[in-house]
Amino acid sequence: MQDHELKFKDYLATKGLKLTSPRKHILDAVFDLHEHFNAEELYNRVKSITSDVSIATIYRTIPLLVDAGLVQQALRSSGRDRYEHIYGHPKHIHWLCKACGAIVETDLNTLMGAVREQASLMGFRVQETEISIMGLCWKCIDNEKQI
Amino acid sequence: MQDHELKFKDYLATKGLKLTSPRKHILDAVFDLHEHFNAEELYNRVKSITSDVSIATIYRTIPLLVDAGLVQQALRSSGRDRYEHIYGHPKHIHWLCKACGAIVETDLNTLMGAVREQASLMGFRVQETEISIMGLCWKCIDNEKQI
DNA sequence: CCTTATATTGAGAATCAGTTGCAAACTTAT
DNA sequence: ATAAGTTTGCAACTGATTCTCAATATAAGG
Repeated sequence: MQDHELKFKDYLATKGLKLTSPRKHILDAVFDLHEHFNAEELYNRVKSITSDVSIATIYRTIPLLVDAGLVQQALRSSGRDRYEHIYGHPKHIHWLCKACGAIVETDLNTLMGAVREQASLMGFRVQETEISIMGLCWKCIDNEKQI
Repeated sequence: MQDHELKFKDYLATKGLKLTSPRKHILDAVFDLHEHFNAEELYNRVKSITSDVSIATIYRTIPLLVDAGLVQQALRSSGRDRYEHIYGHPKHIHWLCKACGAIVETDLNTLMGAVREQASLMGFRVQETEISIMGLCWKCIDNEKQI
């Protein structure tokens, strides 16, 4: 059994829930998708493997995955909620270039210390972080200079 | 004319659009609201001043304000898109409690140093930052213990 | 002050992501 | 095998957001 499957099963057990076949398929699809995804994209991915799962179950399973700490909500886009899997992934920062739309991800370690410090001052228990920096990437800054 | 009104007018001009009375009222309401707001809350605020504006216009105007750099999308909550005005505001962090939905804002200064350092390494020019931490606030941690 | 071309609006209809009720099917423990 | 509880697909539903459209307003040029 894969690592994340085990973690999901453990989580479900604590809630008296079961790791059923649809849930297993959804979980696998989530970890096949390496980009951010929305409910429909996830559904299509699952469908390409099995016809065993309905879109309602997708919507019902996503919150479980989030609560289990396997998936986190990402920035909403074009009117749809988006997610990304995070288990085994170091936290990261999204650098979004407003000119060319490129998204680069970098490590979050340097910032996490400061985040945790402030959290403990506030008595806040951190579950997820979402850090997005918007601006111009070096490529687009170069282009700008040439104009 | 207020600073942000001028900025909005300039933006509209570049798009061949006009600063009409409904748009002016919406803009004013946005800068009256000091908290995050969703479309309906903004509508109610505008209505308390004038009956001159419909909800459709609210929905049409928000993307203009975002594109003009006066408003930015905040964390979605209970199925509704949320926004906040940003013009002239210091950057901040959002702490969102997943249990009770409370949103607290704190200063970003401590983290900005680290962000800027990494940005300069990458040659990235920072324009906006959106830092959201999700988890449990002290109140809900307390409640949890009592159960 | 007219005319014309264009932008804007409110009202309500339409859409669409996401949620929910329900009855059948499954799981697990006894 | 049975009982108690969980899960699922389906279809109906909900409610936020978007769209359509006819009427109104605006700005520019005569």
